[in-house]
Amino acid sequence: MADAAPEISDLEKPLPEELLASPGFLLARVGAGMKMRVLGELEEAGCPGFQYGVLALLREGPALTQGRIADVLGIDPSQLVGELDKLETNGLIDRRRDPLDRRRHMVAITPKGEKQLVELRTVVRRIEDEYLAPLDRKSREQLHELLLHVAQGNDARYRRKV
Amino acid sequence: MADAAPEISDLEKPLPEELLASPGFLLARVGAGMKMRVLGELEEAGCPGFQYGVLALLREGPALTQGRIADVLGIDPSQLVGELDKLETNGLIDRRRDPLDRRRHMVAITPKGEKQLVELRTVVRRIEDEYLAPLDRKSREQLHELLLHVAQGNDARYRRKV
DNA sequence: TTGAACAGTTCCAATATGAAACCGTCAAAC
DNA sequence: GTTTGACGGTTTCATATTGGAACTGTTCAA
Repeated sequence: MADAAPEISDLEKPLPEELLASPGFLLARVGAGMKMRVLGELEEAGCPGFQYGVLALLREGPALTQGRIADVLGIDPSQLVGELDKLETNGLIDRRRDPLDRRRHMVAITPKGEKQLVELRTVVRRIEDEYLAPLDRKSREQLHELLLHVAQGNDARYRRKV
Repeated sequence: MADAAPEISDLEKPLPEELLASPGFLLARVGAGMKMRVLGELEEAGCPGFQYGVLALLREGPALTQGRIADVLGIDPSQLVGELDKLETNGLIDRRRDPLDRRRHMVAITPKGEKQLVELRTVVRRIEDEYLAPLDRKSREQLHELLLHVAQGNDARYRRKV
């Protein structure tokens, strides 16, 4: 709708120059936009929210405790419980008590979970592609590099494995 | 605390490589980090949340209607009401009925509001500097350029005034 | 003059968030 | 061996956010 005239008048009112000139503002807005898109589509793909993060994390190593997962992903432990419940009942993860310390739950990804992860990966990649479409390949790599640099400077969790 | 040994063991467990390799994930996380920091400090500076955005917007032109403000800033009109109330009682904006269309409220920034805006600007700048400290000047400009490009490709509001 | 649409406001219900209490388990001290 | 404090995980609850729906006053077209 409203494909009529390419006027600058109404809907095209731009954001204030001060905000456009602020890298912080852009970072926050663009990041939020990306997040919204990804979360929305993941939801539709049957994997609400950050369960993708959990699977991606578990995929890369042996079983982890819930506390560790919460720490690494930076989410509230009490929030994690419910999500792991869902993942478990869907057979995507395996949660069992650690026999060495029966307080702990060791969480691991299942083969079914790995399959699902492949699914989700393609979804995420597609959205990234769409969202970053304004940039060519080289620019995307640059952006990625810069973001990683900023992230690593502000939070040790972004440092790569040694 | 825990400045003891530079081990990679416990707390330094990094995020999964899959997520670190995803520009979308980094974008979302880094953006959220920046936002949190800025909002937190603005709050402390006595200007809760996005009131800074409202002031910055009003600073750049003559009075706007509330609907326009909500559109440009991308927030819910019903949410805007309360914030404008606060800004008004603090004397930072001037809200009066448009005599030509008495449904509308024309909102403008006051001299006091402009003063406050200068204050807030320095706060925001400081945090941006801190957060982007890992990047040198040239890299920051690059980042800004790239973000703007992405933003403009996804939302017309990011286009600069003509 | 009437009725539909609109700007702004208020109200409310659904949701997300995280803090605090709780349970079973472990480990150190006695 | 028992007790005490800490810890991992879970549950509960109180709180803030959010956006939708209804309401008021106003405009515009029929």
